[in-house]
Amino acid sequence: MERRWYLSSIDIINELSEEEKSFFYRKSHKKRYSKGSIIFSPGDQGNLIYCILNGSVKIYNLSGCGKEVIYWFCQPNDFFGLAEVCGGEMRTVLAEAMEDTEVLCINRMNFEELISRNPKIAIFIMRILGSRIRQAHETIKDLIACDVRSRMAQLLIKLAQICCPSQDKAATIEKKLTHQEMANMIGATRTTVTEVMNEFKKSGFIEWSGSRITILDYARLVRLIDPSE
Amino acid sequence: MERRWYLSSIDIINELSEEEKSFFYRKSHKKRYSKGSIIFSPGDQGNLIYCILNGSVKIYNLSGCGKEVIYWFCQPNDFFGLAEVCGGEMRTVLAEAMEDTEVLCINRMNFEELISRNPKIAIFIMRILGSRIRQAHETIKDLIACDVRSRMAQLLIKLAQICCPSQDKAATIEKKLTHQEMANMIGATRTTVTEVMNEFKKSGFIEWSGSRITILDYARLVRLIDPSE
DNA sequence: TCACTATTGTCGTCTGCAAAACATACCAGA
DNA sequence: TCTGGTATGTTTTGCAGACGACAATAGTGA
Repeated sequence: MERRWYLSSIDIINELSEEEKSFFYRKSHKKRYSKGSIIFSPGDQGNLIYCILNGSVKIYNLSGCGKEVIYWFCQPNDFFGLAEVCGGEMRTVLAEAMEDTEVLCINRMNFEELISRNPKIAIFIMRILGSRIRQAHETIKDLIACDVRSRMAQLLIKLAQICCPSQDKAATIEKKLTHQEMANMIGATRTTVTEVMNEFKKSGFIEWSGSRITILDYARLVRLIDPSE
Repeated sequence: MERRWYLSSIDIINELSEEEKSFFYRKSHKKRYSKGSIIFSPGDQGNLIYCILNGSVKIYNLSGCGKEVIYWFCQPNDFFGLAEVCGGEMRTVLAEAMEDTEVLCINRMNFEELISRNPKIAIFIMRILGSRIRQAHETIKDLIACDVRSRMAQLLIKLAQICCPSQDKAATIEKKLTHQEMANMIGATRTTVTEVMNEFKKSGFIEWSGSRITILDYARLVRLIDPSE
């Protein structure tokens, strides 16, 4: 479990030569989305790749009966919208700004030109896509094999890895997520999340105040995940 | 929902120029696996990409408590093992030959050379990876939002799309899958699958004999998926 | 400051499906 | 032809967690 939960993507831009970098910045343009606005939704043509400058973006979907299923959310320097662009396929998910957000976007044509100029970029993108596949597989496994308590513990650990401002051990999650949103990430109901969170607090695993959750006993939280391991 | 459930990959090879094609065949080598043998498993270094010549391969994982979670299975001309190769990361899933199987494999170095020779390949690979991500997302959504009956209906429809020898409407599934395996694909128990299958038969949705399942009433099966849609 | 809305806390009740335990049917090899 | 292993059919019981309902807070904008 030592591998990073997700692959940040700022590296890509640093991988470019000066000339390519200037090509990238010349060909990309900035967009601004206010909190709650939809960046794309199912059925849209997938022609743009986005890189977050600041803010954050929720990638999710709605089931037939209106239930929200959150796949992940992206932070500054993360890319999103990659999966559909290469074939120009339609979006199948929603992307929504969780707060006021600025993104840099580049269209399919320019992206493909960038790749032909520097095939290394392609390898990087494939690594990101590969890591997303692995993430998704893990999520599927957890949904099938673990109970809500385990999934909750797992979520907290993942969030700590992503949202921890300092990389120290006693991880804190600096992110305002409602219980409803957490529930939508692990496939549970809001009430169950509330219950489990309070149970974890009572057990001394975590504590919180305001928009900060602190993990007090990382080791015991890990031990909670898939107890049979 | 008209898009193909997965992207077959034979196209890639046809995309190559004669010279590149010969490079590909020169640099790849054939391997043979007998039924039930493991092609790779978690922890292995991901250095090879595989393309199935004949046979079929199950991509799955085992949860901590030994529960098998099947992500998909690959047929002739499908590629697998892509996700970890670009970064040379470790495998996180198992690949097992479901029958006697021959594969063509190419290693990371040669694969990367192939990409730099023809960046179009990269785009193709990204499309495949993108389609796998979308598949996985759909699976996650179903696990969270649908009951077992819906997931079973969905599985049958997907299988029909993949395993149907002729592409006609009254789809048949030509594939020996045990109820246990189906259960492991949709996150249910063997007994529940048996029950639902018999219920579907009684309702006239499907029938079966030997290793062939026939979908009799495609429309009503579709209507069963996420009834609120 | 107040009023209003979103979020959280806490209940019972209900149910889909897992788990366990058999009986039967099937197939493949001796 | 028997025989042991594997796959299927069926039922009984139990429970995790959904669902619904409501009270108590905490935020937020006028």
